[in-house]
Amino acid sequence: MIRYGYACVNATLTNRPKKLGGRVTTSRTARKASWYPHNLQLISDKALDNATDLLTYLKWNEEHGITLFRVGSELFPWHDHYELHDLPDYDKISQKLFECGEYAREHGHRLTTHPGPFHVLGSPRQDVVEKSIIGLERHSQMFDLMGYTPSFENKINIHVAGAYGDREATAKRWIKSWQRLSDACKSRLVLENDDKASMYSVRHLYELIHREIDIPITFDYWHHTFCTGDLSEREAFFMARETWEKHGITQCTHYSESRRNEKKSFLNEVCSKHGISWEEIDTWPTFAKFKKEFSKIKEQAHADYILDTPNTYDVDNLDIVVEAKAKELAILPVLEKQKELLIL
DNA sequence: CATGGTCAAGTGGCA
DNA sequence: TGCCACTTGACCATG
Repeated sequence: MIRYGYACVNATLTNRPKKLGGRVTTSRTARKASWYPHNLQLISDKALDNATDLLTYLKWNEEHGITLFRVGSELFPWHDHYELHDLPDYDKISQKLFECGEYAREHGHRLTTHPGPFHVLGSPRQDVVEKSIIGLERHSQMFDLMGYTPSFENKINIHVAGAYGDREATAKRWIKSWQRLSDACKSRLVLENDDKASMYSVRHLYELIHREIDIPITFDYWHHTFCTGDLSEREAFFMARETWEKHGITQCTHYSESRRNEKKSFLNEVCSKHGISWEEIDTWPTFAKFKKEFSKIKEQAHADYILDTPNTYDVDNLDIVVEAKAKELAILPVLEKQKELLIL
């Protein structure tokens, strides 16, 4: 089965109008000044609401045939600033999260996470490493609370996130920090290829880290185009695939498309409607403004939607998390297409 | 109640 | 040097 999923936010539910039940989100947070350090109750309230809404998300996903979902990292706001069990409503929150886990298991959903770019196990700065370890452990604890046995099935996916001009030395530091993680966290942590040429391609991750400690590699199709490691997409895909298969876990990949291209096609369309060529555009102040905005978009930025689907190289079992700004709205058409094909 | 400026964390690349 | 991109917008003061 080729399975599509989305990340963290359900655009439909997040913006649900009040008369239809109001907003549903798992990423309520607070400004530091409004709680730190004495108002844990505020954080506890947010976490309980977030956990409650996570269950709503999972039920929505089930109703719409989506069984792959990335849980947001803000479920416990500021989670590296306290112990989870110090939250006043820890019991209620745990209970709710266990309910989420149970629901996901009963319905065959795969839940994953993707901690932010601030988790840098290879940093030369000790304080950065310490904070990273705490953050990763919190993600792992969240899965514990959901009642999951530690497994790469519930991947905690990060990047090496910094090479400091020396991939080998940084990889060694990364592994050293990794060894300090709990067994549960180690059994969940995986690495993803970077989107910069100077950083870690699938091949770099494989040779410098996977060979040493055997953790799976998430293949990101879009990132691969910026950092190939001299591998074709097919080669990188299958190199990463092996790292999952040897653990008996379904390979998980990420897919997204270029925001620049998306905006450019849109602008092109508008121009052609007005009979203006791309070259002429600068003589029209309004369009020139749009063009300028477009040119500021970084090459790596993700598009709102996807127009294509990734090459799955005829494998029959693959998970694909689509990273698109429109979230679940970007994959619903793909699921429709899959359904049609099944009927035919 | 809508809006826009602002907010925690690390790193790299670009104007 | 300061912005943007990466996992994710959401908070909150102001009008």
